[in-house]
Amino acid sequence: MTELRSVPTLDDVARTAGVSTATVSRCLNSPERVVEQTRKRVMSAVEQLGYTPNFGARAMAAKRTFTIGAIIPTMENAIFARGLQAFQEELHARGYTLLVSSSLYQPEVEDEQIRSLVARGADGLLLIGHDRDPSVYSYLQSRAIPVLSAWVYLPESDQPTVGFDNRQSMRALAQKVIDFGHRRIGMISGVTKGNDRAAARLAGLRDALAANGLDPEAMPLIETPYEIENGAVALQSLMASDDPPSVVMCGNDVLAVGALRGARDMGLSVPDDVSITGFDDIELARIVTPQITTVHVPHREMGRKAAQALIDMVEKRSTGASVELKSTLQIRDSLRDLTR
Amino acid sequence: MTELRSVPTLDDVARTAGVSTATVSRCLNSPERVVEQTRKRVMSAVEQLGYTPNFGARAMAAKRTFTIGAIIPTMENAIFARGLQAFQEELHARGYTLLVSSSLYQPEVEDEQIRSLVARGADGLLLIGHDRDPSVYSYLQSRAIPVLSAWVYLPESDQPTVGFDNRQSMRALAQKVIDFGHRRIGMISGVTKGNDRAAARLAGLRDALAANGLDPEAMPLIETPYEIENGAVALQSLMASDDPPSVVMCGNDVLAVGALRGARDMGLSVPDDVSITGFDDIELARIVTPQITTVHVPHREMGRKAAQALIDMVEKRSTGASVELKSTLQIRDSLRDLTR
DNA sequence: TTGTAAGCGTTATCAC
DNA sequence: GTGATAACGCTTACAA
Repeated sequence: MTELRSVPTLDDVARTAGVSTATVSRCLNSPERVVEQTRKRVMSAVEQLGYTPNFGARAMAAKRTFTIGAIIPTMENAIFARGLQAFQEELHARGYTLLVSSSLYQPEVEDEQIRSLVARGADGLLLIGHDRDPSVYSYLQSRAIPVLSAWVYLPESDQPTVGFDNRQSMRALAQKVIDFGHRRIGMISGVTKGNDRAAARLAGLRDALAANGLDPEAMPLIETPYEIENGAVALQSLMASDDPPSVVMCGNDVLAVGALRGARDMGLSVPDDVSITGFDDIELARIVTPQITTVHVPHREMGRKAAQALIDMVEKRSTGASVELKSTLQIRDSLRDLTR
Repeated sequence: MTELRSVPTLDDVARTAGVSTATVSRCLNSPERVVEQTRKRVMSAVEQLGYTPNFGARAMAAKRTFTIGAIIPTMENAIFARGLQAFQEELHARGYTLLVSSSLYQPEVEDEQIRSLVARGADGLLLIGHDRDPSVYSYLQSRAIPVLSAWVYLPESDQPTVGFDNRQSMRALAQKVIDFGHRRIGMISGVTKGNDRAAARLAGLRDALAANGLDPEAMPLIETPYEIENGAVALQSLMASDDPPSVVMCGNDVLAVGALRGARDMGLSVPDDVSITGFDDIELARIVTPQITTVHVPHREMGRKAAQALIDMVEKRSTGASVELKSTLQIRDSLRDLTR
């Protein structure tokens, strides 16, 4: 039958073990400071009562939660999934718990969630990208909560970052595209407002154009949220021009996969009629046909390193140094080499 | 420069507003019980100090957190993303916050996370599927924490469920496959141990075989974790047989997409050489070529309904009734009709 | 309408 | 090694 006796507390454990609450607390937090025999007695009382420490009370007394908060722009697509998984694994291995929420790419939502995570006692925070209102950083600083920005590498920033150089990476890919003989280049970018990664990728492409004597201003460009459907629509709009591009470079793989479908639906062949490139190298990029040329990002390594760096900050072993990871080009069938 | 005064508390707000802590608390929780003038004074003090209530303290005092916990098997692929997103939106609309963690399909990990969410004061829990150790349910019952199982519909269960009939759904798809003239049917199933959805889908296929005079025992079957790569490997193994199946039915779309790639890598054409079906109807199923025949699951509706049902339980408006949602067949190009 | 004060379940600082 | 006991920040009777 339903036993509905109330939830056991430290007190209950102490009473049934015949010790003080202090001793029970010690058994749980620093067992070595308690004699074997007492510890056994206490532990069996814990077992018997099914005791679980109350998190809120613990946080309040210890001013420490072993909780790390992370806010990612979206969970809907796989962009952050792999990195976050690695982040969480590393945290877990070091005795921390991860709390995740998603901001839907909206700064106000992110703000709210930062406050919520802080109120919940997060010992440290992982944020994606670095471009946000300075008040966010000063708020966190006033509470002495370490923050780490990931998915970007900005050594000159006040805050530590763990990631790669989005601008340089896109520039490298664009250079390859140009080397392959493409001159009419179009871009489908993510929304750059409030998204420094998207902005950096766009800038990187422009860098490459300028460096090769092409006019960055003349490049056909569509900005649209990272959704497959949007990629499809954008591609069709770019290709409807009188002088359509020979290659469409996308701000990420999600848009690229959409662009691929858009081309297919339009009866265009990829890469014969138009080449398509992506960014991120998520699984999707290898699943579609043709496979998508993209920038490979070391997601798992980034997640792991971010966890290490953040914990070091939380545990005051460091004040936060930035870590740079290297991206690499993944040339696949969706990009045609016009030079041969 | 860096202001590092300590975090403001209710006390601070009370002091600067010149009222008692009780009044501040009231302003925050039931503003109508405080006179306009006082409220204004208090709110401006809140603003000025940048006060945020401490969650732990609040939970401890109020025994209520407006937090719902959810544990899903994985975040790595999109199976649960859409439903969870809707779940979270509905919670948010009703003033609740969602805490998510993933169990990696491991019951022990799930156990640990349930306890962690409970310790954090979750007012209610959403779990995926229903098949777990009874001690889990009795633990939750002893603490009077409402649980809801989603992604399944089991009216006869002790616990409320919100979902669809996995077995019947797969049976319906299999019947369609058989109607299309397929007799040599192979299956790539998810791991059925500890996963009632996977087990039900397998059972549904067997039901259909038996109902049509085919031998369920003779069906080539591979069980493997839900990963794209595994689907590819499994398909190649099934197709390497002397008498390969004319259709491979997969436990979900992730496996199906993998199977598709496996076939392609093997030089087989889908659906001419072999048909492939999936389950769930995630975005992926429409992106690959050919598009995958699958069972459409109303993810968003399921998430929304689950949130409503769970909140009703938490707020004691109901003791938990199960809700059935209907799945539908999505016949697409990956399934060949052999009858014409 | 507002204030007082008793918890809520821990941890940590002292003594013993 | 172990036990009192004072925080920790908030909510909520109960009083005023």
